[in-house]
Amino acid sequence: MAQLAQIIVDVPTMQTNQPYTYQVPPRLENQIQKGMRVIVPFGNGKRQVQGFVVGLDQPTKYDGQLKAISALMDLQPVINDELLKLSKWLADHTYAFWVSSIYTMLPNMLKAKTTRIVRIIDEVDEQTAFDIFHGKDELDFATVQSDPQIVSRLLKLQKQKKVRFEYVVADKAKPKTTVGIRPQLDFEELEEARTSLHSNAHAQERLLSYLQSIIGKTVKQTDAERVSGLKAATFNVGVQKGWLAKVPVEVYRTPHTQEKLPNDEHLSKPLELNDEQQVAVNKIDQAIDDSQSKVFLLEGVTGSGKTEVYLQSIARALKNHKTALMLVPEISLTTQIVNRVRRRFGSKVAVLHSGLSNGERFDEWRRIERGEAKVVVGARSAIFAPLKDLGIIILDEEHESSYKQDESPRYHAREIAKWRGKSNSAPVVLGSATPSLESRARAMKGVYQLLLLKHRINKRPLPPIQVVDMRPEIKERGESNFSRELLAKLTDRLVRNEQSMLLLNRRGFSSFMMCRDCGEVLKCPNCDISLTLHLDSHTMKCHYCGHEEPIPRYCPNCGSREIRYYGTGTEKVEQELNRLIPNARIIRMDVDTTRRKGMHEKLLRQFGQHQADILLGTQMIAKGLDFPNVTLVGVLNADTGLGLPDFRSSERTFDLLSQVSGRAGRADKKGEVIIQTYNPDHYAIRLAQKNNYEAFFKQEMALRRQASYPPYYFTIRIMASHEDESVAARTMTKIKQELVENLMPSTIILGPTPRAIARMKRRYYYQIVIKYKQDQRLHSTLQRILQETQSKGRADVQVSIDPDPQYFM
DNA sequence: CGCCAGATTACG
DNA sequence: GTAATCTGGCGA
Repeated sequence: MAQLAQIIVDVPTMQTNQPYTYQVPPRLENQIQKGMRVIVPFGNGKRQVQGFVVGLDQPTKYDGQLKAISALMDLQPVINDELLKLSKWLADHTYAFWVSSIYTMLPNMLKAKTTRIVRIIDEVDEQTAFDIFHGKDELDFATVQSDPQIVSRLLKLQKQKKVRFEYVVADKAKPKTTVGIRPQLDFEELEEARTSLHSNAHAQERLLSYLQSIIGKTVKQTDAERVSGLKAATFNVGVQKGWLAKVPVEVYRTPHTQEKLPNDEHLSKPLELNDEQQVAVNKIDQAIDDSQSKVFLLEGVTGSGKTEVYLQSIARALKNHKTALMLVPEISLTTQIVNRVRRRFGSKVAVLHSGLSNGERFDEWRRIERGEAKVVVGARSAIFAPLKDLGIIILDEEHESSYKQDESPRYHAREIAKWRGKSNSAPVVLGSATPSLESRARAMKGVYQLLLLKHRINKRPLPPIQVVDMRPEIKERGESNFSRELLAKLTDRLVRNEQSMLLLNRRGFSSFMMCRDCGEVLKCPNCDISLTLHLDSHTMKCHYCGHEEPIPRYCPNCGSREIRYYGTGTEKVEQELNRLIPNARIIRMDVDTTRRKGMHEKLLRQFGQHQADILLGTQMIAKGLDFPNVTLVGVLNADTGLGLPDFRSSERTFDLLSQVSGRAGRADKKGEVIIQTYNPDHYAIRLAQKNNYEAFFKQEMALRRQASYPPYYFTIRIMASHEDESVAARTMTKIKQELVENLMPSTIILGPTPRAIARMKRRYYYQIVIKYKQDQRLHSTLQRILQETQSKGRADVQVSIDPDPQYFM
């Protein structure tokens, strides 16, 4: 009885989203393992695809003819049992394909590239041979795929059996190698060679004694040259005489962050903890020692020393011969935090972030996978790092929405962290100055354990925050992004040779209406959510319930004509600033100026070296940056975020403002913060000004409860898109009907409504939002809806489900 | 009747 | 995702 293997093939569709059974040919029987990549035939033709072994020798109900695995792509599994199990769980919970889940856990290089080649197997007419094949007997199909005429000619030739389609599955995963030196003789033989040398062959003699010192080992030639002080030519003589061989040795593509760190005694050793930190560390250490998969919420204001708590907990895990995983938002993955971890734990640290090339990422991944790296610091996807025996998982800035992936599989790193914590019996630490309402609510219920750091380490008070009301400003001075207050302070800093940071809140770019006299934002009468301007239909629409009304000319609150849609760009602000303060040197940071790799770091370095007086940027400058010479932080438009049709808009505004105020006056100089707004009385702004998270939490929770939003309800978003708007709309109406028929009455179904950007990439988008507390049949109903809408190639409607959307736009 | 394009189905 | 198969419409 031949051995069987269950394979997930790399064909991401609903209908192939299940293991297929293959025979294992005898030659592969003692090599194959779960978690390896394989090449298998799939389909009627000669098609070959990559797949993953997800099971061996499981019984199959399939009684057709089984095909055999063509080849193994790996000598070792690329995905271990824990992650394989997680990939299945992830696929189920995010309504994603299993194979897509597996790929998100692996470096890109492990995704094989399949190429299709068209080969001539019989005489074809000269015209074709010349036009299409250019005189050769084969052709890469990808180069002609977009030309329907050529494609149909090729298909015709295929029917006549004059050409054949062939598949090549090419592994991209290639370790980088360099030249290595390996002795080919044993000690005595080398000694013998030495005695028979010419007496003035000093270099060769030195080479022989060097080789004697590395018997049985392979050394990189560059290292060998350095250690022995010999030249490359001498090694070549050694090869000719058969003393040594040159063999390839694998080297890691070390990311540029690996440069030598200044040796800072102070930072490489654990710092002394204050009482609150000590309590937190003790509690976490206890959980590490007892292998408890508890979740801690470490809530601490800016500068309260959360990072030191993380570092000492990591040290504890390492001491217990475990590993540690620390996630930080991509944007703050700049040198500061990473360097601190590397100073403390040295070469045990691997870093994973989006700035790595595929090769570098692959190599860091292999260092982790081989157990050479024990501590991993990285952004969202690092949560899948193949560390074994995790002792602790840390999510810094746990409230950050970048921990949620907004494409399939739509996972939240926080949920994955909890899964892996359970699976490894390891504690999870969620850290933040402004925890997400979800996490904080769980801490209040005792699901998480709350650890509070109330005091700043340096005992320095947070900088004073001044809120400037922009409404009278605009009335008296006309359109401007700068209040007199802010201008005066900026000029003052220039005189004192200190630096300033200006933040332009880009979220909610120009799509909502606000009154410049009273700050009123046009809201939906049913949902209490801002209406979105749709220029195509010249109406204001609610994304949640579909309510629609004409664009107002007068403010419905105060009757003013000064009602406008709102929004501005960094470039425009920079121009205005140049005009207002001509001698200020400005660095602008936004998507445009930081698109090129390394520009982000470069601009920050320049600012750090005081090559500019003002750093002007979007959200990206708000996080984790410490510039001792910055004494003024200005937020140009605190309330744009508030206009968004999103129940989390207040929370995000509060987070952002809190974050920003921590940026001023970090060192000895006193800092201050100015917040410009049209809504000076909004609770998110008022409470951020007072640094009062507690009050914000209470007030926001009350609103969420009243409107049935998280954390009181869970949300799910269903999206459907089609080239034809009516098809998308009709599909959604049908889905809605099915939901109403199957879900519990307590479950709230909103929509379908067109999305804010109703048409994207020539497709129309509609969405339904579901709010529920618990609903037994929800998961199976959604699963069935996906099956029905995707299986029957239903006229190209694309339906996707987000189990925990962070944005509703 | 045969051919073609578009829809449908199956992939182990 | 791809390719073979099915279906129905239309021209010969």
